[in-house]
Amino acid sequence: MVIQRQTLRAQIRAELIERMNAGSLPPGEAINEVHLAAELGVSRTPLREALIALENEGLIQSEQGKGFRFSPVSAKEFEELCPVLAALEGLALELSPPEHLAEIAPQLLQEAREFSANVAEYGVITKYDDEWHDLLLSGCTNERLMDLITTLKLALRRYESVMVKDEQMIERAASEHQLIAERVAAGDIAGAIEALRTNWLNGMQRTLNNFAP
Amino acid sequence: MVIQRQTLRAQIRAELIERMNAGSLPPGEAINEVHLAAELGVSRTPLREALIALENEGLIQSEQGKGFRFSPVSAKEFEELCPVLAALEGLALELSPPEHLAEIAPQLLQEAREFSANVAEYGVITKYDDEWHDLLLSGCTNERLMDLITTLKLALRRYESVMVKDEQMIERAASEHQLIAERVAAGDIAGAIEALRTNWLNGMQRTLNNFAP
DNA sequence: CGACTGAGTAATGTATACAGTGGACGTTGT
DNA sequence: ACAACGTCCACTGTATACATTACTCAGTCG
Repeated sequence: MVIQRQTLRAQIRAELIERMNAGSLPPGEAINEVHLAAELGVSRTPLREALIALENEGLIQSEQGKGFRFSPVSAKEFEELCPVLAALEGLALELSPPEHLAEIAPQLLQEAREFSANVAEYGVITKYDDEWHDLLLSGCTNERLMDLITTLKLALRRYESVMVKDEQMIERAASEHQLIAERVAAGDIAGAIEALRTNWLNGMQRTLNNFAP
Repeated sequence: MVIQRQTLRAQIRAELIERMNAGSLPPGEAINEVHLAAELGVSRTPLREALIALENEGLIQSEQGKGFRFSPVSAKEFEELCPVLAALEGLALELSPPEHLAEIAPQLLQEAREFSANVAEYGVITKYDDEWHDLLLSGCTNERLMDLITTLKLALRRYESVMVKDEQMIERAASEHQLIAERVAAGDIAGAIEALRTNWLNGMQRTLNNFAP
């Protein structure tokens, strides 16, 4: 085992992401650096560095002289992110070696089926969904692309609390996963990509329906 | 006229980008914060903040305890970036309102034709190319997407000195632009997207041929 | 009564100071 | 001769101090 150290700014960044996902840091709220630094038990320097890093990922915004604020969530941003992720995941799938896809296809199918069975526990669903997508794209060696996808998903995660309202929604997602997996298994990559895009855009629409009821 | 102020970190970021594009900051080179800060006439604090911002854009890398270094250029990174940009620009084109595309089509065509005529001045070509692509995507209102494209192009710009070696290359690019413009003019968006992707991938291939001769 | 002004305050933006780490180099022991 | 160890120096990572800016809220003038 290797004891791995991390810089404070990395730890702070992780902690802030954690808290944002947990919902304890309300979107749109202004950030008081002194207070937040004190609360985290660090000085302002690494905190500011973490904030700047998060700003580039779109989770935080800043304005000259007025400091930082947590990015507000909006239907607009959500509608912007989804098509981009659909395109990028589609590309990642396209760039994956077909032989690798053939290899993981059975597992994809199996997990897609398990998905609809194990929707009992609330909060597990999104993790499940993430892992399934990760597996789907595990063959893509384009690091830059995978980094981008990771970053954008981070921004999307803030919408999850809104997202996971409806069980019907989950079942539909599961069936879509199954469709994608089946096409991958059949070697129909183009079809799988299209199904993947549909999955994203359907998911977006479902969420938007919950957003402003 | 509005006098606009900028934070030091923003100015430093801009200056570093400028210098990287000018080639005065060799890729792969380690960064000495004290020296660079002194050279820029600022303290380490805003410099580090700028470096962290650039790190998230892929222009700079960092390692725990060893500080920052300018990202080395590599055929691998170049090959990773191009398909991503092809996909994202394709998406941006897809998301553009057809009526706007119809409106700018004549200008696109005209500039594509002028392009092949005005290849005389060295160094103007890439600017020309950039502006043409900007015009092509000017109808896309997905800010997030446009930001992404801008950021990725920043990373690509470092490869330009390698890129612009061959005049034949430019002529081919011009003819491809013309093809894209013609399809836009004809209302064939899907065809234009495909031509755009081809343009990117051809450009990549041409550059790679120059990269390791 | 309303709008402008100005001091005061709290926060951000920047500089400097301190602490801890990595690497170079010399030393020592075999 | 060479490997292992220890010391030292330069540099990064973090904390603190300073400067500057933006907001607040009386107070004053029209």
